[in-house]
Amino acid sequence: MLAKSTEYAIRALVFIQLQNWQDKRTGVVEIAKEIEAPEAFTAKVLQTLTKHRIIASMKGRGGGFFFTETSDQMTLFQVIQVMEGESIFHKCGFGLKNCSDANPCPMHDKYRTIRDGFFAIAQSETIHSLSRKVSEGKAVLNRVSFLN
Amino acid sequence: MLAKSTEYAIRALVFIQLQNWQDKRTGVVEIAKEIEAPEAFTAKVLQTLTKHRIIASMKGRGGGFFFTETSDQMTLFQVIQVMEGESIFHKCGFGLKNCSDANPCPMHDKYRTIRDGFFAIAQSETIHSLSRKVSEGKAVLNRVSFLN
DNA sequence: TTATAAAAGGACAACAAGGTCTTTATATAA
DNA sequence: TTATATAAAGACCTTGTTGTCCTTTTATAA
Repeated sequence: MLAKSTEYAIRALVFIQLQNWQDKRTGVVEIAKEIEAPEAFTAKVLQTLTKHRIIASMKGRGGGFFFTETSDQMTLFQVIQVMEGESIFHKCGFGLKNCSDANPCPMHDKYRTIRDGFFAIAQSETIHSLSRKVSEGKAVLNRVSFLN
Repeated sequence: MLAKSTEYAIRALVFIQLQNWQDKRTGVVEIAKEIEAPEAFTAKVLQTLTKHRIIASMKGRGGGFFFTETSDQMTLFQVIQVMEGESIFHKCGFGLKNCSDANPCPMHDKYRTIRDGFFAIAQSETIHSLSRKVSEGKAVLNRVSFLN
């Protein structure tokens, strides 16, 4: 469903949020390790997120990535949009160029339900809401839940 | 969601079904044109489908692709499985290796609903059911509905 | 003011998916 | 039995995504 780079982005953002809640600023090395993604590639992903103001960054000693007031409450939709565009929310499941309610492909109705459902998730869930689940021990960010 | 090759496969199969219902056997050239896919690539897709007995084929003059009794009533799931495997129905939306009900990622519950919904469609819809919609004029296979 | 620790940026390598082309095998019709 | 129409097969090319590496910029601490 989502591109790998988008998955990395979301996982990274949740981790950054968790760190921020503990008044920590975190860098690529630590982030990549935590989300189990290649370091250099994670750096690229974070660069993209920073360029699009999903997060902010600081260079130099003690630098790293963090949320600002304006970048707070980012929805999944916004992140997905920045990472891979939003064609995923519009595309016909059958692959037709001009599929619509008026000119439907044979899967149109059922597939639209699924696609719209995914869109609803993307709109309602935020980095905040996901992070909260993790900090409450209701979900995990990587392999295993380390309740500490 | 689905790979392009899978989309081509499903569209091709529906067209083949429609042709079969008219007691016609159809070949790559016509199929590719109808489903608006590159000819050589469509040939590869059909080769895969034939190899996995989703359809049968005949070489030589008057040859082409067609359904047999045993290959009738193919579900979308079976087609998807042959074309791209079924990881799409199991994969975690967050990208976690070990995401499960017991060890859920922060999107687990909601994403699973979507994924399971898609699985239900794939299991319940068949090449038959899709083709019927087209032949009844309720859906189209390509750009526009040509009711003839 | 210099050394160091970080992100930013650019070039490119590896791999997968999508797509093309040419040759071979096989069935049918003339 | 020969010409033709078709699918099968294999080699290859193209593009997009994922991933790496090296250099540059910038902030901080000593």
